[in-house]
Amino acid sequence: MRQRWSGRFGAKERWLTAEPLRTGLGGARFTEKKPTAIEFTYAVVRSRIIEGVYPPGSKLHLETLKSSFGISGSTLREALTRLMADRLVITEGQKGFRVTPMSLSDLEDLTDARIKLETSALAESIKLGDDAWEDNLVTCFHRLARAQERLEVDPAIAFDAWEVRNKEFHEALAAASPSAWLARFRQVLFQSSERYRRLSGTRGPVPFEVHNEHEEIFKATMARDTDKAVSALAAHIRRSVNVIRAKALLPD
Amino acid sequence: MRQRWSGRFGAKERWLTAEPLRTGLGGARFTEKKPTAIEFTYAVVRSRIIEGVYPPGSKLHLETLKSSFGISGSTLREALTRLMADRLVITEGQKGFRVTPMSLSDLEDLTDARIKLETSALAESIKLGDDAWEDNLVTCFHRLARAQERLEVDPAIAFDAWEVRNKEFHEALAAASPSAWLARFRQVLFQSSERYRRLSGTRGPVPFEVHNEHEEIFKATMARDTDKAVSALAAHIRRSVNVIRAKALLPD
DNA sequence: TTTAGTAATAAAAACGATATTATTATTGTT
DNA sequence: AACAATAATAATATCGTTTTTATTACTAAA
Repeated sequence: MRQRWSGRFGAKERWLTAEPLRTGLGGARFTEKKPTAIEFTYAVVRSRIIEGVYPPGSKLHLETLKSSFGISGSTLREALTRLMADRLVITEGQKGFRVTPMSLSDLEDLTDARIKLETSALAESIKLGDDAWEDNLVTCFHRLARAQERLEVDPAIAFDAWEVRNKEFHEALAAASPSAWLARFRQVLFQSSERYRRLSGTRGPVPFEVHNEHEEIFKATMARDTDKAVSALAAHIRRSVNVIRAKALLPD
Repeated sequence: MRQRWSGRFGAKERWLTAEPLRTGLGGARFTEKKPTAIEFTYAVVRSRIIEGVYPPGSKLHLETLKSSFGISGSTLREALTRLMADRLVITEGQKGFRVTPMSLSDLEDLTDARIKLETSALAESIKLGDDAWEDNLVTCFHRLARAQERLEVDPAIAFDAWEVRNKEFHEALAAASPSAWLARFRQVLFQSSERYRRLSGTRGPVPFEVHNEHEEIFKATMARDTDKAVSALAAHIRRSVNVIRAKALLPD
């Protein structure tokens, strides 16, 4: 009998992923399904691209990845094709797959686009957000603040947790915006900008300005002061570009 | 010797596509490459979804499509996966592929998103556009006007040409906006909105308001009157929703 | 020494077949 | 008759291999 996928992963690869593993949760309910090999590979490769394990512009060598993941060509190709939707992978006929390159000009473009969509969503949220939205925002801000504190105690361990809280906070700001299309675009942009952020910060303690900026955005939003909240958010997003430009980490 | 893809298509399927066929152009230059089977299948399925040949929400039955296109499973799956990037196809683990459903609420969301991105790009174009941008816009408007006239003479034949000119005109309006990210999002939105447009118009002569609206947008843009151009464009995009809602063609 | 052409190699794209999962039909039980 | 459990069927996901294309290495002519 031939070996199949289900039996082969596990110990070898599974724990490397940044995604939740969806293993049983105390037998409470079985709503979660086992991911397909494609879904699993997609998730792992995605986080490796974001973390820079597969560097920008580098070739995604099919043979190598195939044996590394222990999967077949078509499965791998489909996982990589899905990453095209996130703009993390590009392809050209008969030339295979590459990690989407990074550049200063792309970062600037990306940042402008993010500012446009995030501020617009925030303004809408302030206008439309109900109590539940507000409650969630309070929760997310509080969690982020706590993650921030822990980061100062032990940067190495707490960094990934902070990243998650940061993402949740920014999602919470926009959450009352009703557009599913724009939410999807924001998600794509956020994911891509995460690649750039990792480039600069590299898992250290987050500079103190960041917390101040978050606090300013949070307070203005709670006070329903749209102009102030929007400009604070825009400044916050824009500042990250300057950090990276200052460090001269990128071509272009 | 086994039959392969290259030999099998051609007469049977190739002419059905809406994409340029990239066959030799008089031997002048050979910059154009033959598309891969995946690229070809992707293009054909995409246009069939937009045209409604594969209806919204319907299942994309792999076996049927495989034999219809004469390609293998993995090739087909990859083509369909690429369509996920365009949000024209959705998938859920172990449940196969479906055409993305359509609904009135989605149309409204889509329309709001389009208005945001298209008007923002137009405003930027008016601010930044150079002579070349202006020239191209004049050309595109003229071609659209000509297509419009021909449409009144022979709707059946001229409709597809009009669609192309319409798309080009709208692209030309936004063309001086520098953001590649937002351009990509606009393209995705335009494509999806095309599905809805086909639903209403159905290849007849385009209502006379449409030409008036185009002319108003064009004139205001050429006069660099941002406010007027933007509001005319917004009204133009929004009107299509009302047409469809009036016809009650959709669920939700 | 470069350049052009050709052979050898490596890699990607595509195929056909198998294993796995979901769905439908069937049967037996209360 | 309705329900649950199971068998049969259909469809999807995955595999291993072959064909096609691109890239590199090599050779010979200018």
